[in-house]
Amino acid sequence: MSSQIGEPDRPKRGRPRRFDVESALDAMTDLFWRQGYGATSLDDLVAASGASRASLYGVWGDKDALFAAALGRYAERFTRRVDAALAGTPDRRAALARILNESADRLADDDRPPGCLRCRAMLELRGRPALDTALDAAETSFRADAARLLGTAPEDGAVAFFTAIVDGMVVLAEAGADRATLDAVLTRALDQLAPLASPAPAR
Amino acid sequence: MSSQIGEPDRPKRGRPRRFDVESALDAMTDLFWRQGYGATSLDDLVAASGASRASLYGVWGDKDALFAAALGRYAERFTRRVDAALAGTPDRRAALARILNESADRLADDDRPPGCLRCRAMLELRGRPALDTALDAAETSFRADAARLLGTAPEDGAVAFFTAIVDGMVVLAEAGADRATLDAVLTRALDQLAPLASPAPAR
DNA sequence: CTGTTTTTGTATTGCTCAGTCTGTAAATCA
DNA sequence: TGATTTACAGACTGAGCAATACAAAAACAG
Repeated sequence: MSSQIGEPDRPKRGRPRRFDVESALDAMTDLFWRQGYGATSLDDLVAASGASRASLYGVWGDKDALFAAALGRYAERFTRRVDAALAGTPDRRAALARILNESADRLADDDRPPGCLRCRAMLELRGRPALDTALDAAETSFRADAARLLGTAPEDGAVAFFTAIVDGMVVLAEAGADRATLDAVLTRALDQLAPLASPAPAR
Repeated sequence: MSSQIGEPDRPKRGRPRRFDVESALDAMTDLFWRQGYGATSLDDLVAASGASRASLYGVWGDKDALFAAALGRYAERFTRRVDAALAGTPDRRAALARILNESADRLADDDRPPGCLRCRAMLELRGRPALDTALDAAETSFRADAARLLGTAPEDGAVAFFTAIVDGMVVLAEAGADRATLDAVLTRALDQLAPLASPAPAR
């Protein structure tokens, strides 16, 4: 939205950047994902991004703005996952199952960052004025994706149920649940949601 | 468990305490519940407990130990809620519905502390060696309560599903969901769980 | 009354952190 | 070439934090 390919707002004069803005944001998103907002210092972000402290402030402003950008990036990734699931399966029911199984795989995979940046942020950062709008945007985006997956409006109760299941699996995984336990949860959730996710052609 | 009524381990000599240990812990539990671990400073705890800084260190040791005690207290409160639900309803199905509705009421009530200390701690503090055992204990206690409610073993998938629903409602509420939305979630959860929670006499 | 024991109040220490400042490097423009 | 513009690198600042130190206060024992 704000940055097109090629970054047209990049100035023509002056010393060029030593780092790539997009991949730096990706790296910092992973770091926030892994450690949370409070436990991630600016020194950590400098080390992960490859950019200097001054550069981070120059591009994003402050730590809050940086986190908001990371949260937006995180939400985009989920949107792309839902796109892929809807495009790669015969109907919504299968797409739903694929998303939930993917999520469980990721939560139980020790190599990937644990947990969920959005959930963690929701519990850690609600009430901070500088971040509330970013949290709202992430939630709206997530609900819209869920609604596309289920074939309902974002306000539908099924979307809330789906959200609760995903977020519940996140906390469960953090509490130590293994893949089989997560499977017990998502199986029951699919029992409940499958009748609603009508097998109409995906988009 | 550790402290009987009357506190028999209280020394006879020396200056008496100016504050009550139990009610101080209650106050600090509420504060941690409201603000989380990281956002609660020792000055906050001093103000909330009525005890001095030195006294808190004298009784509990350090901030980690203090939080562990608060988390234990929090878990005990839930156990008592389950006891009351099982004792005050004709069968497990009704007790289950009562617990979920109570939880939704609390999550949507602006007067009570928001969210859930256990969930928040699980996402914020996993990996801290000094607190991992306290987190495990809280999780075990919660799962045992859920199992009593459902009439199954704590390892049963239904317990995991119940846990995911409760934790999911917590995140949902933090994201801004109203009581009606939470109701849509718990209604579907009860649909799924009611057949399992056999109407056998509650303990 | 004197000594002992425990709690209290407050000052202090040492550390981490977000954000800023200053000088330098690397590019373009004239 | 020299001026201008932008980015880099690292030192610095001021605030907030957990934890400790230490002396005064308040009880009891003899």
